[in-house]
Amino acid sequence: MATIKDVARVAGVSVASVSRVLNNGPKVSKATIEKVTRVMQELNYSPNANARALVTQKSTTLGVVIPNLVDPFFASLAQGVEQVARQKNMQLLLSTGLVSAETEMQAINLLIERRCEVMVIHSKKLSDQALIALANQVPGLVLIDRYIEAIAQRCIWLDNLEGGRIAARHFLALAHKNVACISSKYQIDDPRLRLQGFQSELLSAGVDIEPELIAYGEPTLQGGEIAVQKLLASGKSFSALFVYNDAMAIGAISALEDNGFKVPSEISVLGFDDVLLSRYSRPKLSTLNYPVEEMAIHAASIGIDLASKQPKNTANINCKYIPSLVKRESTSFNLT
Amino acid sequence: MATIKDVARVAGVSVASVSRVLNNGPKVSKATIEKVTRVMQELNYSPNANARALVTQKSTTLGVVIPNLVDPFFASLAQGVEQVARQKNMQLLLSTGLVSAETEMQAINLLIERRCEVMVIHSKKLSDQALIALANQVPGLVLIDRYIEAIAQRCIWLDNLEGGRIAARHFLALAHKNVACISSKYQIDDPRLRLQGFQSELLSAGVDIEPELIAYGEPTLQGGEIAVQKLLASGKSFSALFVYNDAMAIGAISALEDNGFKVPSEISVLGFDDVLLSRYSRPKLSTLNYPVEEMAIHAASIGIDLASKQPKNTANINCKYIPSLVKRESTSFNLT
DNA sequence: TTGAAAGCGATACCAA
DNA sequence: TTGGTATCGCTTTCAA
Repeated sequence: MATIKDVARVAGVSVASVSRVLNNGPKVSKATIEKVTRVMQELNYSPNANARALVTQKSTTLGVVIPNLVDPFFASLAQGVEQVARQKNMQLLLSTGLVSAETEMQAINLLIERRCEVMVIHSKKLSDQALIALANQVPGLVLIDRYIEAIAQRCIWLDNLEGGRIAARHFLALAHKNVACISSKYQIDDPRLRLQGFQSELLSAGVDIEPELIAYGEPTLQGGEIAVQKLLASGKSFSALFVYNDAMAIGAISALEDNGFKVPSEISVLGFDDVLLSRYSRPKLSTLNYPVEEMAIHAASIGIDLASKQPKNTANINCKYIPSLVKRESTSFNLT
Repeated sequence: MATIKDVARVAGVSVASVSRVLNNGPKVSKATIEKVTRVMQELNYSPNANARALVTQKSTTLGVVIPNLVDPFFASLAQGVEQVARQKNMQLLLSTGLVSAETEMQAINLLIERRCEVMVIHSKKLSDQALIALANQVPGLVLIDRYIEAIAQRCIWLDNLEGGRIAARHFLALAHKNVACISSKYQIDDPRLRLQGFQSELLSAGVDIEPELIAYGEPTLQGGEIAVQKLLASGKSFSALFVYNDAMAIGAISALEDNGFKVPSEISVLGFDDVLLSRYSRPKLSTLNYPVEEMAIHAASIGIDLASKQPKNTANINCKYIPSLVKRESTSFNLT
């Protein structure tokens, strides 16, 4: 592959001149520009981004660390970041398949080795402490879907507690008293807070959830199916079901109908996230909107700003998002 | 950020020695290893991947070019590649948002600038000619979901024509004679071949599709909804509908039911791709399985092999995949 | 407006 | 087993 030296030699100029036309540098004669440009095409020259990154000490790479791509929630997240990357002429370096604190750390370390200056991280396994250390090391690191007090201005997060409360209020408004819940088996903040907000708001209205009516499962379609089976196996009846996320909710509805329960006439089901799919499931899923793509765009923008020499937004940026209720068909007034 | 020189200086050894312990090089004393390792931790040293790539002339990057991430089909594709990347200790460089031949070319050029040696490309806009030129330039470039004769051994593709035939045979076996079809408005090979195989197989059984019963739309959930409306607006009736992909099919079902048609008792709907979602839609979607993740893994593996010094599989690798019918609930015997 | 040369951070060859 | 050093491809002063 042709190098800058080849171009310089063939064009009969110095590498400095080639570099100048490459970077639209100042003070290059039109003649040189034309000559060099022609030779670059002749030789099919492509500048080496690694060499460039090395000498300029800056990467045009935007790192993203997420658990997987198959979950549409994370796909939207990645898509949001990609959008910003494209706009800023940067490229996405993507890591998925994270299962433990070690793999998360490893993924981030690889980004650091690449000297990636801005990164959008979705980490659930790493400790606050580890993340804080990382954030101090990498100015352009932004956490999404996680809140850590010490680096609050680097966290873009959703108020899950309030989300749970909103769900509870919705059920109360629909006169539901026998309420069940499906949460994630991974007891990280999100499911915990959603459940906590949900329970506390119900409780303050005098509604209690029986322990047998809280099931845990893998946060996937299949996980939702299995969790519903556990709920049904308890023998307790319920008229409303709040589910950790849309995927589980749709799995849950699927299993409920397979067991002869009508949604929403017999059981109302409320999801969380508002992934595209929820608009097209049958019945259309009532859910809480999680503006993840918008948040991802926000996160990437902040990261880029923070990584630049003079960051503008140091303080008082609003990093907290509140989910909003999207009422569709899977929830209805309790007639029992 | 600490460099190899800093480590060498503090540890009181040469950079060569540091490099050796970094790469588990041969002939390093245990004492040196320990000393250097300790200093590396002290200084929080992280080797610069760009410098490494420059001097070794090889990147540990696996490039992926796809239209978007939100479509679960492409998400699965990316996930498959990522899986191989992880296993081979490589990282994903991802480009999405492709809308034209220019943007596709640009995305690939950026990968070339990064000296990315293996790339899995999903291109629909670039010409055969352009892709062939690129393939000759980049030994590790593999095309997925596209077939080009001249570089057949670099293409991993699905037999869409046969897919269309399988769909037709399924409808014929279910005694459907009034058949409609929704295709993609982007008349690239995939929809064209699917439709062609579908029509020709029906025709050879004496079944013709009325022109008004072929609609085109955006290959998305919304696109499917809108296309169905066009079909219904034609006033012609039909008992079976073959749809370009699952997303459109689910949108189509949604719109059919909104218009009072029962699926499958009144209208059978058959999708294409078998994305995860199709198992959880209501009714569960009958579709044709497109083993995209498996194909992506295959593509990435071939790319890595091709990019290596002595590729093993030069010829007679099977690059053609055949879709298989997955009968679920959205298709049934015609009783009209 | 142009060129010479230093240097970015690593690897790897050749001597010692 | 170690160290010195040329080198990868480029950018960026500093002089000319």
